[in-house]
Amino acid sequence: MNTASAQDESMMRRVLRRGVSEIIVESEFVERIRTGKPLRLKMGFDPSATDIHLGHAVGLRKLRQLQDMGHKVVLIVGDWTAQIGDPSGRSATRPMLTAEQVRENAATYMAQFFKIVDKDRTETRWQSEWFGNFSLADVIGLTGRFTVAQFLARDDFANRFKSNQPIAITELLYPLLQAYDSVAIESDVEFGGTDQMFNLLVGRDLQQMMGQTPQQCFLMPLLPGTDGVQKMSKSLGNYIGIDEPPSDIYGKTMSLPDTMMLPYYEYLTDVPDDELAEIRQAMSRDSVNPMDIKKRLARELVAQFHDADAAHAAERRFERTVQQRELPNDIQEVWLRRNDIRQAGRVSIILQNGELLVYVDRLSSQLGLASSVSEGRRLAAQDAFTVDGNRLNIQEPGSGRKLAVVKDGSIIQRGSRLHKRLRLLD
RNA sequence: GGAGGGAUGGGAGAGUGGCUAAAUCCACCAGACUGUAAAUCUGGCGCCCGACGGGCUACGCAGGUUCGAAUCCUGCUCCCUCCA
Repeated sequence: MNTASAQDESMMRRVLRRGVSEIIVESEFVERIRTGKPLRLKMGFDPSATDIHLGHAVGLRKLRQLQDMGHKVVLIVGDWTAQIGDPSGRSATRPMLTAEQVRENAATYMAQFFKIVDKDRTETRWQSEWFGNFSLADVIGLTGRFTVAQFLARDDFANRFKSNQPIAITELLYPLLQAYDSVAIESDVEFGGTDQMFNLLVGRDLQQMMGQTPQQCFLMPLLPGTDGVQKMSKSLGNYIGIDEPPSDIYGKTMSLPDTMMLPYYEYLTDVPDDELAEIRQAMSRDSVNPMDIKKRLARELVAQFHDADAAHAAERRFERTVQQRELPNDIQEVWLRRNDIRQAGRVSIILQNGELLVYVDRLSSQLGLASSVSEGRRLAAQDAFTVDGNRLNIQEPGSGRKLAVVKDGSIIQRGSRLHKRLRLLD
């Protein structure tokens, strides 16, 4: 019995501490867990932004843990709130989505969602089930329960109000709709990032007003993105998507600042606490190369969203291409017609063996290594390109444009990690 | 309903008639350095061209004044503030 309860204790610790910023109210939550009754775990999403990244994974992993303890996830498709847009985003009003877009986005989201969350222990509900029949009377009844002052308590609203930024009326509706979801599905626990605190608390209040037991709120820390500073988000481009190819997940993880490693370990892996403590110590003593710690993290993450084989393959690829600066073996081929290249200019003449002398700026743009010829020219001027491993040392007299001799199968590289293989069509 | 202020490149933010493809900062890209990353230094950061040059498009939208407009004028759209 000692062992059993000890196990129980460590399990609880893991659920309550790892990757959790705050639980409101923790004591109530523990109490409800202890009754042994399956809880309804609410998790909502707006089918507007579709890609799930590691920032979301923190919460989804938590859901999974609780599912494994026998509880049930209720996934809410926010087909109404999606029209409003969550205030934590900047854009005031979002364009209306068509029913079809919503369905598509939702499908994409769920495909990723169930990579982490157990589908068999999940019930999926659409907001339109209850909001579809909402009347103006219902809306007035709902809004009548709250005051502007209460809503201005929310950080985001308060800040924007203070700094004279617009706040759309519909944005005030957002927390209300989300709160009503909790009533509609009678949720026991709701999950969200710390920036969701206000919304989750409104749900708690509303449930109580409507005679339900108020939900517990699980607030997850906001995961910093790959820049190590701002929270991970798609719009900032600092995210690692769980649907990305192994080499991308691996590479992006390796590009994290060293200081981010421990939070990532803590929030996104099952590496035990005592092992994390060892890592922390080793790092502070400088007795370990941080790169090795980070490599392990990258492996863990790839394995989680793909599998162990993919993780090792991604690691080998990283070691070859980034550390040893060798070529990856999966270089994308781009087929171009000889004629299209030859047209690059007077100077592009045909040499023997089908080799071509070409302008690198234009070629890089055609290969997709530069977004425009102009950018290609700038990059070339800065020695960003190599062709078959050689720096470019031919320049057009006068203009100074870089030239290169290429042939079918030539590999053009930009920087340290972008490669394309040129294939020629006659 | 009235009065006033504002809209500039991915973001912030200068710029009140030619010196402005638009200061500066951040982000981003490349080079150097390197143990991944960071830091640092250097350069770049509108498009097109037979390119030391030439052309085109650009400062909310549409017109206008002028040899010349991000800058002046008119109308419009949107945002903010104050009064009612």
